[in-house]
Order: sequence, then C-alpha cells, then structure tokens
Amino acid sequence: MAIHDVECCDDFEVHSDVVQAVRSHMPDDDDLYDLAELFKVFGDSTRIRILYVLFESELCVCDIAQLLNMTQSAISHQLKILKQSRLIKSRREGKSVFYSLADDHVYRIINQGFEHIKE
Amino acid sequence: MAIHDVECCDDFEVHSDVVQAVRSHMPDDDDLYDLAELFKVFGDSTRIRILYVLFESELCVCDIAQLLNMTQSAISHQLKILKQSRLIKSRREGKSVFYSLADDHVYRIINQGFEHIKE
DNA sequence: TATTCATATGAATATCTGTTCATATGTTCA
DNA sequence: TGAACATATGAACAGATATTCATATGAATA
Repeated sequence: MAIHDVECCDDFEVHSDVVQAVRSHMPDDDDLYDLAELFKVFGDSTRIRILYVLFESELCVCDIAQLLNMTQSAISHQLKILKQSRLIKSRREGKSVFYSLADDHVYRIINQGFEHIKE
Repeated sequence: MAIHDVECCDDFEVHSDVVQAVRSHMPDDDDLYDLAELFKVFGDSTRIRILYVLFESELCVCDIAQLLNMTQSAISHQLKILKQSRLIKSRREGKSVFYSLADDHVYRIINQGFEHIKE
C-alpha cells in the first residue's frame, strides 16, 4: 500500500502503515511534557534576556535587574524558574548571589533558535 | 580593576566593565522578542507532539487529531500557530490538507532540548 | 446542485503566567 | 545586637493562552 493510498480521516486510518509507524517512534509522554516545559522557560523575553546577559559573565541579581531595567523581585522570580530548569546555577558571595549559565546547552539551544528567526 | 572587584548593587555598578561589556554584546530587543516568541511555540506539549508526529511523515489534520487523541478543532488551531512561525508547511490534496515540517531547524532545536532533559 | 466530508475560524471560558507589592530571610558590619 | 543591604518569596492582579463549541469555508461526489 503506497504511503498515502489510504482514505484520509475515516476510522480505518488509525491502522494505516504511516500512523502505526508514527506511534512506534513517539517518545514517552513524560519526555514530551518535559520538553515542552523546557521550551516554555525559553519562551519569555525576560528570561531570554537574563540568559543573554549571563552569556558574557556571571552577574548578581541587582546587576541583572539594572541591565534589564526591571525590579529586583521580578528578576528574582525568573531566576528561580531558570534555576529549577537547571539552566543556571548560583553562588553566594557575602550578601550577593551570583548567577551563571549551568552549561553550554543553553548556548546551543538559543543559537539554534536564532538561526531560525534569521532566515 | 578585577572582574568582581566592584561594589555590587550600588548605582556605580552600571558603569563597571562587566556591565558595559554585556550591554555592548546584547542583540536587538526585537530579535530577543522574536526568539522568545519562537520558543513559546515549542513550549506547549500539544505543539511538540504535533511536530513529533510530523518527524515521521506528512499527515493530514484528522490523522494528527487521531494520533494525539484530540479534537480536529484544537489541532487546527495549533497547526495555524505552527505555520505562522514557519515551522510547518501545508499542501492541499482534495479535501485533505497535509502538513509537514518546514525545514530541519525544527529537528535541531528539539534535539538540543532533548539533550538537556536527558541529563 | 445538494450533500457529505475535511478543515478553518471566531467567540467564550477556564487556566496559566509574569509582574507588583509587601515582607521575610540571610549576610555584613558598626 | 541592631541597622543596612541583597535576595527570596507569597499573595494578588492583569494579561495571555489552549480548548471547546458552533459554524463557516472549501472540495469531491452523487
């Protein structure tokens, strides 16, 4: 049976070769959920900007707040989300807490995204 | 002046070397906004799952709806968003409309994401 | 042309999310 | 210890968003 030599959208479709193939190659629902959650973290311009300023150097909360012209509280809330997603890590130095990128996955993911929007 | 040999969080901080360096390396706000918008599209498990089923083969709307066990309307709404972001393309064949991935950026972006969650 | 099938779409709704505000926690230093 | 500074956090509110429902559009066929 050729790839699309099937009636589309009747109930038999569920048993076609293509649909069966798709089913067998799908990752676990949990993984797909986690993946969406990860991209959701990148899907906010405040968090993207935070990640970008951390590309250059580790920074403390108030530095980031000043750079992005936002309140300390707003930044702190977003840093928490970024940290929970293991995209950034923190280090306390006296009263300040310095944040930095957790690893270079952040780099790669953002760069791939950039390539897409630059078409 | 050493990297962190500056008083953190007073107003002079804005003029420090590091902060100046960060400022000069930031992309345009428009690009950062677009980037966040792109990741926002990936940040929904329905859309992620749609992209995944399209990895295997082009599919029509009702096929996708059946595979994901969702209504045709819900899928159609999400396909519109994916298409507006140029992540998928469509082709009409009679009554059906077949959707497929626009290019391999989708692949790469999702794979980078997967690497992160699989640590 | 009328009917049926496949898809698209607008409005409504419920849920989610980011920021603000007030305040708590934690650290340094006098 | 107490004051000042840096950060974290909970509650509340406003804005965004995914799904549902009803219906419109578009295409094939009898």
